[in-house]
Amino acid sequence: MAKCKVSYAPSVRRLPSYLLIAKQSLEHGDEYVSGTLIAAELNLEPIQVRKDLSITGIAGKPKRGYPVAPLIAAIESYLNWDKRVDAIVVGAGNLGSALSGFPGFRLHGLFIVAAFDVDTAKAGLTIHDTPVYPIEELADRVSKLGVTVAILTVPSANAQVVASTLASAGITAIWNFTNVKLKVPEDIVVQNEDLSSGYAMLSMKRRICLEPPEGDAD
Amino acid sequence: MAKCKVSYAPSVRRLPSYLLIAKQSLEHGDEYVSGTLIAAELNLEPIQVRKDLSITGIAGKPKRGYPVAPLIAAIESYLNWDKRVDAIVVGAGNLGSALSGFPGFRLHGLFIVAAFDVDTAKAGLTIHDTPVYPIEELADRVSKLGVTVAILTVPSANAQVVASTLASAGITAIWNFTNVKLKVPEDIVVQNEDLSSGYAMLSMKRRICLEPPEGDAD
DNA sequence: TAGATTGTTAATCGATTAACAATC
DNA sequence: TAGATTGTTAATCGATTAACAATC
Repeated sequence: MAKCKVSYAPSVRRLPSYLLIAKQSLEHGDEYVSGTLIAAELNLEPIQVRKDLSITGIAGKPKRGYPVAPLIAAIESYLNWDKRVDAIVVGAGNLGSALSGFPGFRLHGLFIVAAFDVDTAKAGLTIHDTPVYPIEELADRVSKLGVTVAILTVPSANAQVVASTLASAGITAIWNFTNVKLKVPEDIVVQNEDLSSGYAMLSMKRRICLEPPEGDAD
Repeated sequence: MAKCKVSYAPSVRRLPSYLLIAKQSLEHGDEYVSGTLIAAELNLEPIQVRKDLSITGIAGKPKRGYPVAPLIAAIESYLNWDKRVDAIVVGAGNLGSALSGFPGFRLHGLFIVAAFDVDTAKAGLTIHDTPVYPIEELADRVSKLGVTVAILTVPSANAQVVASTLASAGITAIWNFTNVKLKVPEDIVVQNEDLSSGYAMLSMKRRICLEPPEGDAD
């Protein structure tokens, strides 16, 4: 994978939640939303919200906060979420289906235009308005559709093989929901979505943050 | 939520991938696995792997590495993954189904013992060997089963209401797959699994790490 | 023995937080 | 005006990385 670091990664990860609140403010008819309010909503420090937002270039007004519409525009522009991006889902199991139908993606400009599965019985089906094709057609359809983003939700055992297929098919970005560390060419970016990491954090929070109740045997 | 910080959070998040490699080494019949090898496998620096592993208390042998079986035991013990933990899934849609059937969880001691859904048509069904019940039965069944962990995969609109129900039902840990910042009592821990954060990172990597090919219009 | 690897201590780097002037 | 909020600069904190002695 491309050796390349995203600057301000922690801030980037928090921007989507700021965006959500800004959109709620818009919905609510507010003209401004303050960093203080966003922070309160998210249990963060106001200074952190301001620092984070500063990377998008948005300018706030003392006493009022940030103008809602420009704030939304600034975050979406910074994340490139103001341009439509087409993607395919590879592995049309439950997780693939869930992601295909996830309503939030379209709001971020992400359109799932096709799904692929080894199970030929699934070919011809439609999941959440997305057509499912046999995986043999992947290369052809990817080049025809001009898609460059793939969401990988196949079983771990097949992850590397499929990733290599994706690479030769012209995919340049893989959102990897498997626990396999993919070996891909230098000119492809991979974002690993590691469920185990999240579960490790939950486990530690349980251990550390919860007073052990007497007779904790579960 | 409980105001409480997990120490060495970045290290904790990496431990599961070390565990996976250790298990593969075990499978492979190796007696030792070195930090150097683990690092190479994961594209990390060896020093980082050693630092991370040190928090589990495992002791390595110069020239050999870490003894595989004790390494696995040390990580699992540190994460509390060596004891069975029962959990429920709330929201038996595609994502809930996917998580219910995720094979990795059992390996980490996590057993999904019941699922709940507002859709009464789903009651009586079984998803991946997990029985589905109407959500009205949640409180009763949770107390009867003695479960304290819940995986929340309901639509955003219902997330807060359901979280409150979980809190009063005796759930003390919520793995939250919605994008709602839940307001729960002090004695409950929440782990947010934020898909948007991951997508923000993928978007930034695309922007920054990929040379913009001429005519990038997708 | 020679050399690879661990584990510790120190240095660097980056992220978070604090302080505070500017401003609407 | 008074006061809340922004935005900048500096200080703190924690994570990563470097250096290197210990050791098998």
